[in-house]
Amino acid sequence: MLADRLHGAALHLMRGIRQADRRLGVGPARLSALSVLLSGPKTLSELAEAEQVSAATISRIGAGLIRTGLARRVPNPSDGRSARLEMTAAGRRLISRGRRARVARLEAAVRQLTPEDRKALASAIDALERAAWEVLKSRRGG
Amino acid sequence: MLADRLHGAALHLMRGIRQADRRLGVGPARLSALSVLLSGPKTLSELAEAEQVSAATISRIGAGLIRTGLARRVPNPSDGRSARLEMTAAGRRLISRGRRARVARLEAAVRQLTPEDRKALASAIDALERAAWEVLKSRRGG
DNA sequence: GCAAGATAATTAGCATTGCTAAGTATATGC
DNA sequence: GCATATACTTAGCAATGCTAATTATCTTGC
Repeated sequence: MLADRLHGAALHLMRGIRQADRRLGVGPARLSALSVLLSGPKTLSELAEAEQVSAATISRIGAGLIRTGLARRVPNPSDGRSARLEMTAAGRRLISRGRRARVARLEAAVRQLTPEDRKALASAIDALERAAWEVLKSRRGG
Repeated sequence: MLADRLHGAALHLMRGIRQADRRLGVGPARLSALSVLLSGPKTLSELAEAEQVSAATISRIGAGLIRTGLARRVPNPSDGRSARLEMTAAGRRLISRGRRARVARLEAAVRQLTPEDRKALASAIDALERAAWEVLKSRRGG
């Protein structure tokens, strides 16, 4: 039952958050890929692995990010086949804006909870992150 | 920060789960709408509200469910404009199958956690569900 | 009872996002 | 240096989201 309830809660969370993201004018896939670039430039292969999508899909998402000026292409001197994507200043600004909106919405929601609920959430967040990671990791087997 | 981490965890959870759902051969939107019908027949308007999508989108999702035999149309005697969607036996079987796969994956992930993590998760699940609902509810304002 | 407006759903047209399959360019291994 | 592997791109399909415009039906006001 815990598993089922986790799923439902995650679904609702994402749906509410997606509503906030919509007004950024950038689709969810691009937004998510862009946020991966926060931790530094990444090859398309690395992005595809992080986002768990096919090479074809990440290629198009990358093309979209470049076309809209949110990322740029950086050639790899040691391998002419691959190139890395790097955030532009505009990309960084957009991610900041989106993050502020998301956090504002989530914090407003968390404020509606009782202090006990907040306490329970705070002490479970580490476990929740680890659980989420386990689910993601298990993709190939399950 | 809690807000941000909640978001990241929910994102990873959903991404992992979606991989499991893929092998059902039914897209996520249809799957989610179909699961709403578990609690009984619903008008398209009710479905749109539950799924937080436009009337146009739910109309097409409903058409897909009917075309693939997962739901059927039930006329409303008191209002000729509207009709309700009702799950078929095939729809119910599909949802059961998907749910089993999802739960299996999530339970496998939860088993990887330490007992302390599991305990923390279990005692936070109520709070998490309430938080998710608050986020979803806030859609119009934020 | 009938015209005017509201409401439920559909259709058309567009963009995004996912896939697989096929193609191109570059690296690597024998 | 030729065969194979790897990184990415392109093309084509389906699903999903939107807005705008249409259709059918219901409700209101007279």
